[in-house]
Amino acid sequence: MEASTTGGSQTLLRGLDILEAVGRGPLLLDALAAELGLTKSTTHRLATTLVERGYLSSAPRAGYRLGPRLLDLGSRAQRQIDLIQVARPHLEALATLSGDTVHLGVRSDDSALYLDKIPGNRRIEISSRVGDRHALTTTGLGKALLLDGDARSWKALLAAEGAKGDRTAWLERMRGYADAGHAFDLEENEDRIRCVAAPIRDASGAITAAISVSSAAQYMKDDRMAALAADVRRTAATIGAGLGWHVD
Amino acid sequence: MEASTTGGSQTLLRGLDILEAVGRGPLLLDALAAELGLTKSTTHRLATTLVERGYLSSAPRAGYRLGPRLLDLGSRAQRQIDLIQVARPHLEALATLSGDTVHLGVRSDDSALYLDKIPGNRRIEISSRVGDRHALTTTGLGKALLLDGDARSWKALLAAEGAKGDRTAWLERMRGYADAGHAFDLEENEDRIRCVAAPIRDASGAITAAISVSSAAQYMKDDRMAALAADVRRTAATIGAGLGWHVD
DNA sequence: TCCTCTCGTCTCATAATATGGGACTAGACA
DNA sequence: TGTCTAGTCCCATATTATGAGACGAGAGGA
Repeated sequence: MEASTTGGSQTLLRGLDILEAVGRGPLLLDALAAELGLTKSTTHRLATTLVERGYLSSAPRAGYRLGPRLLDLGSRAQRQIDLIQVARPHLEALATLSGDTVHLGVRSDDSALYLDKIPGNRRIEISSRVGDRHALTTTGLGKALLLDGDARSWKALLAAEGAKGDRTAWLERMRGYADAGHAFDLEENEDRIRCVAAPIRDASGAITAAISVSSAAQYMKDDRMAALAADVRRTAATIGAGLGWHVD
Repeated sequence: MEASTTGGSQTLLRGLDILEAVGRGPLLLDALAAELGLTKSTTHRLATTLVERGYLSSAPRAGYRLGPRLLDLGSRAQRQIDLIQVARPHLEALATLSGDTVHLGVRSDDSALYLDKIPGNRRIEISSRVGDRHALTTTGLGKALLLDGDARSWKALLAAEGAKGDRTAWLERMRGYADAGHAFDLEENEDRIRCVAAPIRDASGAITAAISVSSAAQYMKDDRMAALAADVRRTAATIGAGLGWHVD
């Protein structure tokens, strides 16, 4: 077995070897086996698995070539990398403009995963960090991620998160947020902390991420939240445009 | 074990499942395991293997995300698909212009692999086909693929292919071809068949493929070959431009 | 038309690897 | 300092992957 620091998975490594060998140029089965030091049947089995999942294509006597799934994953990888890079300058601008803490996050399972954070310039710090997972139904950013959902899925999440408080009022506010294109956290997630958030859409129009501005309640009176909402929606739309989103 | 028509490799399938799950959005280890119905240790082992090879990235508490290797393979996949698509209309035009058979090929191991073929309009057919592998040192297309090599690598190939004939003369002709940017087959590969070929360069300037025009010797007198060489070089350059190549 | 060759497909006894329970470690927070 | 979350690692055992090589398909030459 090939030496590896963690005793990695030999079969998976061989599959990846096949992808990289074919990445250097199309290959027939015997040539691929020879290049990787594998037998023909092992190579055939692994290559067939990769063809079935779309990572390779093959044609009689034309051998193996890279397949469409790699185009898809390549562009998804580009987008995952892009999101943070594209967003960062806009988040910094918004933090400067607002003076408050700005977050970028995505939905991961049934929580909000924080990918980036720009601190504000106030003495009060928001105690979040990159890598945190937070509730969807109580954080502003979490609610922004849910805006394209419907009442049924929202109710399911409320139940799953064991949310306290008046669910009817919560649903009513969510409908308003969905109409407005932004979401608020009115000290629901954390005492004395309020938040304005908006979703980021990708080229297909789907919500792919969200941003938020959080601060102590004393800096987040109702009229300031309304004003900030426009800034946050605009920043989210600018980031979305950088990812290929268009308002039509 | 998951049902599969060919009993595909479960471990490789699980690795691909991980890539696709992460392709839908960054995930922490436990979430990834739960989504795929795997145990934490199995998921960890497979994910670590993918991280080590660059297919995934990970950061403490930020979970797993798609890695740079997928950008690389995604663009290689794009190029492999592009080459045939970009080249086809140009090959057709050249076949119409010349009336002769046109081939597109790449180097695969130590042979020329034919990827596309456009028949000419003459009664005489060239008996090649897509998927064929041919010698590098005797076919025009093969020699075009070698033009950036040096005398030492050419001699090694001559020895490996057990080439007949005057090697000193062959090397002298190759130097001339390298200077001219095209290559000829003067009935070396097949009696009575002559060929004019030129290399296609990619965005990095490297030879990535080659094209050739082949015909019966009676249609390929020395003066016509010289005239055709310009057309073939121009077509190869146009295809290369479509792949991002620039003459600087 | 038949024989030969190349390339890919498939089986299954056996060898070898992958699995997963769960203890452990690191880092962060109250 | 204690608790919690997330990731790391071990190893007895279960399970999968392996690979030798027979076979089939398709193409070309005599």
